[in-house]
This record gives sequence, C-alpha cells and structure tokens, in this order.
Amino acid sequence: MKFSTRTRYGLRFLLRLAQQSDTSLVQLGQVAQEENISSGYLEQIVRALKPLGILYAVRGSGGGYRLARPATQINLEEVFARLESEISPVSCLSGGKHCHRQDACISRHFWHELDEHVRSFLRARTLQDILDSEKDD
Amino acid sequence: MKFSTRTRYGLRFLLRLAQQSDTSLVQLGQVAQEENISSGYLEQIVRALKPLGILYAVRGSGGGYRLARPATQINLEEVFARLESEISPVSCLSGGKHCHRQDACISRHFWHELDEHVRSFLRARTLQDILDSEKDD
DNA sequence: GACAAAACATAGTAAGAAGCTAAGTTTTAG
DNA sequence: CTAAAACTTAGCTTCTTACTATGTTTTGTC
Repeated sequence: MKFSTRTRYGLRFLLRLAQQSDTSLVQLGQVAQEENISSGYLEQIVRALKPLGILYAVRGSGGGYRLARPATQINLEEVFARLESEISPVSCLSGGKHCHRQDACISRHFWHELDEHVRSFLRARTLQDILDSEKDD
Repeated sequence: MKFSTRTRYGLRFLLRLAQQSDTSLVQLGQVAQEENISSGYLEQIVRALKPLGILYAVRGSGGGYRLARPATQINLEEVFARLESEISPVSCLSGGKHCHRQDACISRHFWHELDEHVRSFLRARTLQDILDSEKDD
C-alpha cells in the first residue's frame, strides 16, 4: 500500500512547479538540492512524467521546467499511474494480464471495488487541491 | 499500491474458513494444496493473523482452523493492517515515526486523506461482504 | 566560437523487501 | 506409539526499489 519514493518525489517536484505562480522556470537541480533528492534520480522520475504532456521544458543554459497546464487541470490519477509501477491492488486487474484463477477468484469483485475507490479519489483531485488543502491542516 | 501475496494469500485462507457454514475444521495443508500456495509460507501468514483473535485452532491430529467470530464480524482493516507491512501510503503517517519534514510537507494532508479513504473502505467491509458480493459479479 | 548550465538519456549497482524453503518442536486423536 | 496436524525459527533466493555513474545534447552568455 505504501507508495514508492518515485511517486512521492515526483509529486513533490510537480508541487514545486505548481507553487510557481508566474511563468518563470524552475530548475530540476535546485529542487533536488532543496528537497534533498539525488538529482540523477529525480531526472529519471521527471522523464517518466514527460509523456503525460503536463511538463513544459526549456533546454540549455537558463532553462528549466514549468507546468504545461494549470495546476487545476492536472489530476493525480494520471500522475500516480505513471510513477507507480502498479497502481492496482492486485495485478490481475491491470493491463492485459491474464489470471487463470479468474473464474474461481472469490475476491475479484472486492479488489476491483477497492481499485476503483482509490482511483476515483485520485481522479477527483488536482495538484491545486493539494496546495489549497494545506492551509486548513 | 499493489498488495503483497501475504495479504492476498491470507485473505484467501480466511475466505475459505468463512465459506465453511458449519463448525467443522479446515486444515491449512489442504487449503495450501488447493489454492496452490506453499504450506510453509501460508503457515507464517496464518501465524501473523493469530493475535487478532479471529482464528480458532485445534492442534493435534484431526485438528485445523475455523473462524473465532462470525464472518460478518471480521472487518478487513484489521486483517490488512496485520498482513501488509505498511498499510499507509507514506510511512510518516504510521506508527510513532517522526518525519523531520513534517512542517514543510505540503502534501501531508493529502496523504492523510488518502489513507483514511482506503482504511474506511476496508473498515466498512467484512469477510461476509466479499462472499456476498461474489454473486452479483 | 568557447564555455557553462541546463535538459535529456542509458546502463549498471547496491540495499532491502518479498517470497519462499528447510528443518524442526509440540500437541492430540486413534 | 504413531501419525497428523498446528506451531516455530532461521536462512535463502529472487525481485524491486532506489540510486550512481557517465555520458549527450541544447542554448544562453561572454
């Protein structure tokens, strides 16, 4: 049930970008340093996020990252699904994997419900929601 | 997010007991064989469940297990919390562990909500619910 | 044009957890 | 007394996670 550092670090990185109110760029190296994360490792994580199209990157000196969409338009299901190797509670629910026990599996329905329960929670929340909820904590 | 085989096997074992309508005993070895689980491994898992007081065991020849409470009285949060090494999405939420980033952690509130979301789902469901839901799958 | 700073990319490695095996001891019905 | 079951511990193997090392490309600045 515990989420990997990949997911946690990735989320922290995205939140840093989301906190940037203007359109200025944030350097990965600086985030890594301030958040005490190995920059090489963080680069791998950020790379995994790129295909989602939520990042806008500028290469070269003076470059950096910012969000490609407003933080209110980035929901957490897509982020988690990318970073977590397996978001479903049991592997027989994900991808095209075949489970030979399928018919005999009493608890399949239960696992499916749990999966949907978590996914809908994540789907209903955006990066901005996390920033907002912080205040009333 | 994926649950370990410990949790899945443990649940399967409990469901086998829950399916037993009368008070007859179920042998671990037989379950292991039928469910295709190593009996040594299943024994470890069952041992972890013992302190919960949901198992009634009879030792010696002809012995076996049955549930110590009706399946309607066994909720899944207690079971999962025992079998899964870490039920919370991030370790700073569980136990007495101290997180030095606590004040700076923007997402703590979010993680806490997700944790509660999953736990309340599990808490609201019993072994019997799984058996019942199977039918309308 | 050289240089520095940044993103981009791949392969390899170390530590830890998950999953499982082996080898017992103890209890009890027959 | 024997067999069958629960109970117990230590160790081992495999896999995943987490991270490091070593680059390459791009681009602003002097």
